[in-house]
Formats: sequence, C-alpha cells, structure tokens
Amino acid sequence: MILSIDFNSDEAFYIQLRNQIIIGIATGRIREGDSLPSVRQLADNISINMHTVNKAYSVLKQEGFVKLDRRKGAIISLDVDKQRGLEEMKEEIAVAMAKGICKGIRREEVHRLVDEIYEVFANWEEN
Amino acid sequence: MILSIDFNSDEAFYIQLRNQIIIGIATGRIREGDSLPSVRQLADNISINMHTVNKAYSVLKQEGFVKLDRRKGAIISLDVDKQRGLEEMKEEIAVAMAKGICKGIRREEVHRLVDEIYEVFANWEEN
DNA sequence: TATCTGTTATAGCAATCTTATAACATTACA
DNA sequence: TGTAATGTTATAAGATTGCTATAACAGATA
Repeated sequence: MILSIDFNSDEAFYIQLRNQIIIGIATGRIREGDSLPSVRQLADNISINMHTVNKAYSVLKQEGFVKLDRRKGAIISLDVDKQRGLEEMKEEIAVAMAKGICKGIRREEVHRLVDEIYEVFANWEEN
Repeated sequence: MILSIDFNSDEAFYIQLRNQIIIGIATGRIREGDSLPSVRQLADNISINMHTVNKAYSVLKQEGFVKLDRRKGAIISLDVDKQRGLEEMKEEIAVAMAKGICKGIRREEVHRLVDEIYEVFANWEEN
C-alpha cells in the first residue's frame, strides 16, 4: 500500500498516516497479520522524520489497530470492541450531521452517503 | 441557549463554541435571524477571552452559518449550499466510517446510528 | 456625550508538531 | 561472532497554534 504525505495539508503528518492506514485496513489492502514498514524505512520513503512515523504507529496501537513488536515491527492486529466503536463513531459524526442538517441535508441523503462510502471501500480496487 | 466551555477538553475553546452553536441551529434552539451574544458579553459569561469568541464567530461566518453586523452583532444566517454540504460531510465521516468498519460495524448499524442522531436532534427538548 | 458594537494590532506564554541527533537493548543475518 | 536493523527513549530546537492581555479605532445606539 502506498502511504504519502500532503505537505500542504493542515492535518498533522502523523494524523494523515493514521487515517491512510485505517482506510487501508477498511478497504482490505492491509489485513490482520500484515506488517507495516519500519519507522525508519517509512520515514525515509516519504521524507519525514522517524519520530513522526513512530507517533502515528503509537496512536494506531493506542486505538487498537496494530501491535508493536520489536522483532516484526508494527503488525495489524485489530482490537474489536464494537460497542465502544459505535460510541466513538456517534461522537465523531454527530457534529458533521448537525452541520448537514443546517445545510438542508435530509436523513435519506445521509443514508445514501453512507451507502456510497461503503461501496467505495468495498470496491476499492476499482479506483 | 446555554453555551459553555469544558476547560478539561482537548478541543480548542473556539471549536467547542462553534460546535455547540451548529448543534443549536440543527436542533432548532437557535433560528435564522436570531442573534448571538456579543463577543465581549459571551466572553465574560463563560470566562474566556474576547478574541477566542471572536474566532469562533469568524469561523461560523466563514462556514456560512452567521453574518456579522456591527449594529446587530452575530446573526444566524444560513448559506445553504447543499451540494457542497454533501461533499464536506462525505470527507468528514469517511475516516470515522473506515474506523467503524475495522471494528466490525456494519452498514445497517451505521444507518441505525444516523437515525438515532437524527431523532436526538429532532426531539432535543426532551433532553 | 457616553456606551456598546465588531475589528484590528501587538505582545507574551504554553502546548503541539516536526525535526535533529544520539544512545540503548533486542533481534536477524552473514 | 560481528554487523545491521529493529523499537524505544531522551534531549533540544524551531515553527505554528491556541489563548490571553491590553489597547485603540470607527460606527451605531441611547
């Protein structure tokens, strides 16, 4: 999988990496047991500092997406707590939905949007 | 409407205010034409600096939720661009959904979550 | 006139992000 | 065994951001 940094984005580098890796898992491009590049290797590849990559990996570990192993590096290992996942998701999309309501977006349109995103993730290879 | 700051949150004060006001509009507690407290008045009320409130109002103006008038203060005035609203919403919930997929949350469960949030917003007075 | 409004300017402090350099213990490999 | 690569930790420095403080200005209000 290709990881890259948008140096013009206002999102922190480590957040960009975190998001790309999470989307990589969701789209099946990275699977349970796969390993991520070493912090030094990835840092060199995308021309950022080792510690920034390390921070991304630490966040992913903290959030239950990878396990860090001195021998094998960072391995995808999903800590699935569905109930907690639902609660976090609720918080994360609530403000976005409030914004949408103000802009006249209706419930059915949000459902359509959700389906659309699911389709994109499920058929990623087509992109 | 009651605006307040969680001083222990890691969210910036001006973002907290922005979100509360957006949710206030979505839930019908503030309506088109209503005016928000003056920057100095609100700042005094919730014990933060005038400039922080001003920043929240500026962001809301930039995002098309209020118009700032030297005479009347900040007035709710929705700039409804539905197409753009949909695009922004898509970006805002995509990562949250990827995260959810990793945690085993299914499409129908997201739909249920969306409905739940809509219900909460529609029947806010019950809370 | 006196007061309140949004707006702008400048300055300072704390926290965060990113980079840089360095060292350490463990593991992998020739 | 020796060398290289790994994650981990420490320290420091520069840039940016969030927040506060103080001050001033022009326009509106009463």
